Amino acid sequence: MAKLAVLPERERGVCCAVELEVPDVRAAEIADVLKALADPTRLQMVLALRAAKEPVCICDFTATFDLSQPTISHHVAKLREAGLVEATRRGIWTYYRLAAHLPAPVRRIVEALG
Amino acid sequence: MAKLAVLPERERGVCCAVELEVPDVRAAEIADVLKALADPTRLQMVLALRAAKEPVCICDFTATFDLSQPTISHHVAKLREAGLVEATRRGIWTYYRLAAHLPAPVRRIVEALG
DNA sequence: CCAACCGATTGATGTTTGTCAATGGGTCGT
DNA sequence: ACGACCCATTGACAAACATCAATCGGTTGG
Repeated sequence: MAKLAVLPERERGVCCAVELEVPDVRAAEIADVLKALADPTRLQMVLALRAAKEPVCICDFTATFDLSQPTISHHVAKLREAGLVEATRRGIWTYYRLAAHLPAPVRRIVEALG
Repeated sequence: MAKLAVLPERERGVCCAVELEVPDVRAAEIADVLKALADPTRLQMVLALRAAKEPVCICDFTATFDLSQPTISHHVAKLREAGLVEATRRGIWTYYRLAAHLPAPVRRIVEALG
C-alpha cells in the first residue's frame, strides 16, 4: 500500500502511450497445451504418466478414475491431439506414455506440474 | 516399435489389476490455475506482467490486444480470481501485476511458461 | 466362425467459456 | 456541479467442453 507512490506517474489520457512488451511467443500453441492440461482428470493422467516407469494401459485409467470408458478415451485423445502423449497398440490393449520428444517449452511446463 | 517386447505382459482380463500410481496432488486447484492460463490472451497477459518491471495499466492491455474493453476486463478478472495477479487502483487507473506471493507449485508453472 | 473383450467413435445433453453492446460506478478537471 | 474519462458489471449469444449411453472395429480364445 505504501508502495503506491512508486507507481509510474502518467498524464491523464496518455496512459496507453506506454508500450507494453508482450513476449513474442507462440501463445496460441502453448495455450492449447495448457488447455489440454487444464482438466483435473487429464492433469492426473499426465502426472501418472510422468511418474510411471512403464506405459500405462487405458484400463488402468478406467479403473483409477470414476468416469465412463468413453470419457476416459475422450480425455486421452485430447492429450494425444495436444502432442503430450503417445499411444501403442499391443494386442487388445492400448498403452499410453508421455511423448518422447516434447518441444522444450512444453517439456518445461510438464516438468513444472505437481 | 522394437521396444514393444519390453512392455509388461498381462493376462487377458487382468490388465487392470495393476495399480496405477496417481500422485496425490490437489489436481482440481492446479487445473483451475492452468485453466486461467489456457487462453492466448490471458497467457500473453501473464507473460507481459512477468516481464514487466512496473505494474501494467488496463489501458495498456486494451491498446495491445484487439479486444473490447469489457473482454479485457473479463480476462484480467479471471486471472485475479485464479490468484495469479493483483490489482491496484490509482486514481482513474487500475494497475495489475503478478501476485507477489504465489503458491510454490503455481509459481513453478508461471516460471515455466514461454 | 463365434462370442467375448478392449478401446474408439458417434450422438445427445447440460455446462462452461469467450466475446461484445449496453450500462453502471468512481474519479478527475473544469 | 457537470462532463469526460477509466474500468467493472450485466445480459445475451454462439462456440467449445465434459459427460454418458449406444454403437462400432479390431483382436483374441474357444
